[in-house]
Amino acid sequence: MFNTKVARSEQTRRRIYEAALAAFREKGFEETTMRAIAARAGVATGAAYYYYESKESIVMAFYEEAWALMQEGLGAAAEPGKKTPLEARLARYTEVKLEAFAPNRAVLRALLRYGADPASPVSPFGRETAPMREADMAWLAKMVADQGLPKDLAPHVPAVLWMYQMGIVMFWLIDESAGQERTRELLRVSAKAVALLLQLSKLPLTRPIRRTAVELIEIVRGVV
Amino acid sequence: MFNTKVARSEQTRRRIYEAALAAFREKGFEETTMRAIAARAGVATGAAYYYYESKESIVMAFYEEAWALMQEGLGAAAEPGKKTPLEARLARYTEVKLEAFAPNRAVLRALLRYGADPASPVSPFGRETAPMREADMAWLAKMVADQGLPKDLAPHVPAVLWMYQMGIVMFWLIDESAGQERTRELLRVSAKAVALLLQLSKLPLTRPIRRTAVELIEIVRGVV
DNA sequence: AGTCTGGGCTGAACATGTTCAACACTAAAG
DNA sequence: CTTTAGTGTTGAACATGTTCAGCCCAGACT
Repeated sequence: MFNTKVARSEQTRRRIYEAALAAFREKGFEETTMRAIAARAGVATGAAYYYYESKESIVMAFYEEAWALMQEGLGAAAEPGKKTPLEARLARYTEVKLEAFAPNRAVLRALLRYGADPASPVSPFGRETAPMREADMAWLAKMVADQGLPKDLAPHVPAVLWMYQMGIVMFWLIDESAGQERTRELLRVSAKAVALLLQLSKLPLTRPIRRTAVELIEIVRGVV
Repeated sequence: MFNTKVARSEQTRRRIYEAALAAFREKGFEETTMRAIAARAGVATGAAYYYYESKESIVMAFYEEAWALMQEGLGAAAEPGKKTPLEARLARYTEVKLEAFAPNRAVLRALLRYGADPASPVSPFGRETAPMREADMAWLAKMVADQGLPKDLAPHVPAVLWMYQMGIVMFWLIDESAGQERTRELLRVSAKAVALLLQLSKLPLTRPIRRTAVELIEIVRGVV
């Protein structure tokens, strides 16, 4: 039957995935070999490559799974009714991500390696991750939809906020303070600052500086 | 004689270095093997490891050499007499770096791989690169010494400017526009913006927002 | 039932960064 | 001149990510 075959295959894929994540958590990404992962999953080395392109792509699979699971939380954070101030929504949005990633923080650090190179398939800026990035930006657009932002800035705000929250996540990955306390602090202060800046951008007085900001954003978005 | 021995050793090191850089430029970092480098230098594979810890560390050696050679240029850019506005000094300072790196831009991209992880020996944020970072910050401190910046912000300004120029360099590394035209544009606009912000920071009116900025800077500097 | 087919899986082979025990050679000491 | 010591050099061996030619077998087809 077609079904049992697919089911069996999916079961093997899952066994490899779970074995890999467990090993990564126990020994770290670098220290875990593909042979060890395969052995732990009870398959030959090659089987891991039948299901995953590379060692990094297993981490990527976790990233995608975690990302899918957090969608509900992200939606709730982005649109919690008009009562919640923007600052709180933004902070909450980023917190949802950190909470979802937390159990495998050390594992995700592996992605940091290639994170800076947009050509890499596992870069948050790369083409392969575009769907997730765009969905993220759609949430963020919803988050600021009711803010009455100026016409020239508005189209860029989701991308800017996306970069903001990605920056926080990266900071969190390298933050070695106890319980990543520093990141929480940064999130609290920076979310307030970003929200404030967005409010200020609505004042007619700030138009000249807003023009420069938009210009900078457009240059950066043209490359990244 | 002691001298000839050292000289011969240094000659071998240099041969390996030149062979590696030439190969990197021709075929790229990833595509060049240590065996190819050694062969090109006319030595056995192991010899390369006698002189360099790893493949990346050869790139690091180039980085350090280029950095040493650009010191004069950096000093001139940082302190060109009171006539040159801060904006121009900052842009020139960063340009000096880009010009020095330019012939091996593709080679330096290899450092981007580990650039995000401060634990890596080849990270611009790591302990191994601290001397260069601090010398850089000394130039930048000199650059703004005559600007009369507010007491609370002043101690952080060199570090902020260092991050600024490092950001431009990284942007330049991933910038695929023709001749990295985008980076030039970004440098022009952003240097003006940074200089403007520093001037604005002197206005008593901006004290509250400056407090927030300082708070953010202190959190980030505590981790990075 | 026998045969065929294609996805799932195997494990040896490969490429390459890196290590290391052994060797070579130079220069100082005896 | 011989011995000694230590730097410089070798190349095989190792570890590990990745590839690949082929085997296995469930299920479709005759």
